[in-house]
Amino acid sequence: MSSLIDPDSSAPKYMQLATIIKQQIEAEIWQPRQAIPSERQLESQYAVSRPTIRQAIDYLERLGYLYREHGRGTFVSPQKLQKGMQELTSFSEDLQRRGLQPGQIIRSISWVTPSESILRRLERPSGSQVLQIDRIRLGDDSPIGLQTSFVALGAGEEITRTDLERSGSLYRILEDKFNQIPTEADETLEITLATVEEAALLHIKPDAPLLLNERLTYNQNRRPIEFVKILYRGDRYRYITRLFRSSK
Amino acid sequence: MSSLIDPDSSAPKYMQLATIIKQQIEAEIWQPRQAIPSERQLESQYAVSRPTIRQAIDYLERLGYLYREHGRGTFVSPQKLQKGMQELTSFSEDLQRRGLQPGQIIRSISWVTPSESILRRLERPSGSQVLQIDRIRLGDDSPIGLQTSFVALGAGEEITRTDLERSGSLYRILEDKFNQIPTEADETLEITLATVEEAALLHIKPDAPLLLNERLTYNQNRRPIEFVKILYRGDRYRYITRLFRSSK
DNA sequence: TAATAGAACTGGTATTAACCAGTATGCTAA
DNA sequence: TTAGCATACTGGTTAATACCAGTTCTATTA
Repeated sequence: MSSLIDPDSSAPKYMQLATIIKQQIEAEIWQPRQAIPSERQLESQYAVSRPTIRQAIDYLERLGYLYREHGRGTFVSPQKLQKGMQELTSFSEDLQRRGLQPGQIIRSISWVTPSESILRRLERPSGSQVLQIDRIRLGDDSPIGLQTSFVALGAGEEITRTDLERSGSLYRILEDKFNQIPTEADETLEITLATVEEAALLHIKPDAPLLLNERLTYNQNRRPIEFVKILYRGDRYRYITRLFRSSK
Repeated sequence: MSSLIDPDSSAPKYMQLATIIKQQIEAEIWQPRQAIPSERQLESQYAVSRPTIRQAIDYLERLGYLYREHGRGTFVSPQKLQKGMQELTSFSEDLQRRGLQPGQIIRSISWVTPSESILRRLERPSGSQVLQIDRIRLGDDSPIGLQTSFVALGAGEEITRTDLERSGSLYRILEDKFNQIPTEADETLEITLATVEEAALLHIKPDAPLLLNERLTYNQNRRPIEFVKILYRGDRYRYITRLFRSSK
């Protein structure tokens, strides 16, 4: 156990150390609320300096794996594992948690000129084109939501149906293919009633209540990259999120 | 302009510096996407070491005021100001944003033994008591939501109607009076239909769609302190949140 | 015996120093 | 003129060191 740190690795030492500690937490080497070794102990154990140790602990504290108490120690967080933004809001993840098999039908992928209000949110000039992706989201092969994404790609960039079918995740494509890393998003949720067309696609009655989820996603430089609208069947979907206090 | 750092202040230098930079951003000294002085420039300008500078910038980056680009500089984030967890999920804030006057009616405050499922979530032993607070939330004096909070207080701790009327915010009371700082929360949102009683309190018809918001809030040591259920009128409320990617 | 002072831990803040790794720019050589 | 490389910026990582500030426990003292 207790892997060591490779000083020649391309990965920063603090990240290597964070990974080691994270693995030990996940392997339940320490119980929740139990103290991990003190910063000075880790310093000699791994032969790295205290600032490096603290950088690793800072990182894991932000991820929610550890919490600190001044004068007492650093402790393993009792929370079940944290999930990142994508996982938490991911359709697939939510469904699997409820024991349903996720799926999707890609209805269309095409370049369009969306409404002015959407272009404004995407910070694109009036009249410009974005990629629109229409999908039906499935749970155990029956429809749960209608998703329409507007993706602000650069000149010459393209996402194909094959890309989407292969990876399944739009975010993964944005990261791998275009180095656009979804970092932050503003979301709203509200109730609307199903139109006749929506009702037909979702196999429900017109005027049945739907959960409308709108999200504007930003990349690592705070430029908007995607605006998405998802209409969920009110009787088959529950939205789950985790909030953090941003101060300190 | 450009206040200086008081080395004798009880506040840490990095926090003083963060405050100064934050004020300059809010005063729009720099435009969005404009670079702030480099870390080395700030070092000589404020006569503090670079690690201290970086601590201040780290902090403001986490709050969303700044973003960094390796090799290029540190830039002012174009986002409208970030709000902390309370503000974001605060009923009052959301309403004011929509031009409505927030208000509340405190229906009852009492010690109760809640259901086993709630006690389990609050990590309290079976049969123990928690403080239940029932409120009606108002917008422009008409009802918008029904809120029921279950607060896990320690022995001898108490929250009175007067406390709540004076401060308005349960979170502020928890912080000021009991040093319980809400730090993280798990939320779910789903659609339900109004019962006869709920409909009467909210001035709507039975079976009208409602947005059910459940939240479990944790303190700085990841102990659950509050479980709250809020039923919102579907036609008068929109839930707003901001998501972050937790990795790196 | 009980209260208290202090030692010995814990994490928190700050400095100095050095080097690595991306990015932009201007000069030089083809 | 232009491709490419050197350079001088930027932030990113790591170290060694010192001292401050809470917490806990023990040994001393009243």
